[in-house]
Amino acid sequence: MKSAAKQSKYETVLRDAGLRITEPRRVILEVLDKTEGHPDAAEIFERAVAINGRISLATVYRTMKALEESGAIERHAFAGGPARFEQAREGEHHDHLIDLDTGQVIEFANPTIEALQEEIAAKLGYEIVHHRLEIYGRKLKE
Amino acid sequence: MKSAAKQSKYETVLRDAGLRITEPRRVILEVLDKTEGHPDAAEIFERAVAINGRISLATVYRTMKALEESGAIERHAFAGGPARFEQAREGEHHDHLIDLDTGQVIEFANPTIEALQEEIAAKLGYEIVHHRLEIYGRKLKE
DNA sequence: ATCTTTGCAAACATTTTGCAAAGCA
DNA sequence: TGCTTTGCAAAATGTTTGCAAAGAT
Repeated sequence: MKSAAKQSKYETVLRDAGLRITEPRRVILEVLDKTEGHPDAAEIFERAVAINGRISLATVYRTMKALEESGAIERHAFAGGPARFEQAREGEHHDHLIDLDTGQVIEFANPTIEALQEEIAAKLGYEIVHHRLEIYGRKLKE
Repeated sequence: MKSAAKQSKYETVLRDAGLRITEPRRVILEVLDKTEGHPDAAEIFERAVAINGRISLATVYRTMKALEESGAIERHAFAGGPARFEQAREGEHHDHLIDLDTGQVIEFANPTIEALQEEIAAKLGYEIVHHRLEIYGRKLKE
């Protein structure tokens, strides 16, 4: 046999999302994968350009939208700033605590809160599509 | 005695906020007071102009910022849209359920969730400055 | 061959700002 | 009077879009 082309994990993500496999998209996914935290479009763009100078900011936005629609990434709109993105991790939903002084984003999960939300929504006659819980705070002096 | 000038409740709000009492601000507060729901800056501006045609959008934004800083109003940044405002009501914090089909905003309160958040923040070494919980959902068919 | 995706620049939407004139205390 | 606030227009953000060229299947 001739050999099956090696498929990077980024290609798999794109294929699963029903998107064509292109250089810009592969690079953007690589950036997303290798970036800690919750980068915004400008940060993703900057890193992508460092890998391949031909990528445009518009493509970053278009790719983020496509990946978001396919569920591969999540978009967060934290207060007072550009949208930030992160890779979707299946199952474990989590929320965010944003350090008001540093902008640092800390993730946390709490099943009880999740359950309470379901209850609240049901009581109001709604089914939850998604939700967000953000805590904005300051570090306690120890 | 000469008579104490009658003070509208809007003047009181402004005085408490340490702001000068001006026509534009009085009108904006009146709009906020008389508007149901969570208007955005453009809506507030539109209604304010109907009362006094000389008010500008910039003044709406500046007033909202000042009132927010003084705690008289709250600013919400729901996903994908302009900031929306509402009068602050003391004590009873509440959260929002946003109807994805109609944009309608439903308020709810849940003390248990509030308490859990305090716990989470404390465990992470933070004190909460504010938070937001938004549920985005669709009406269940009955 | 056909449909998708890209880069670029221009368009958009929301919010902020510089400045001189007007308003308030 | 002296500091604050306003309106206006311009600028600043963050994001989207039209279009012709390039790329993927």
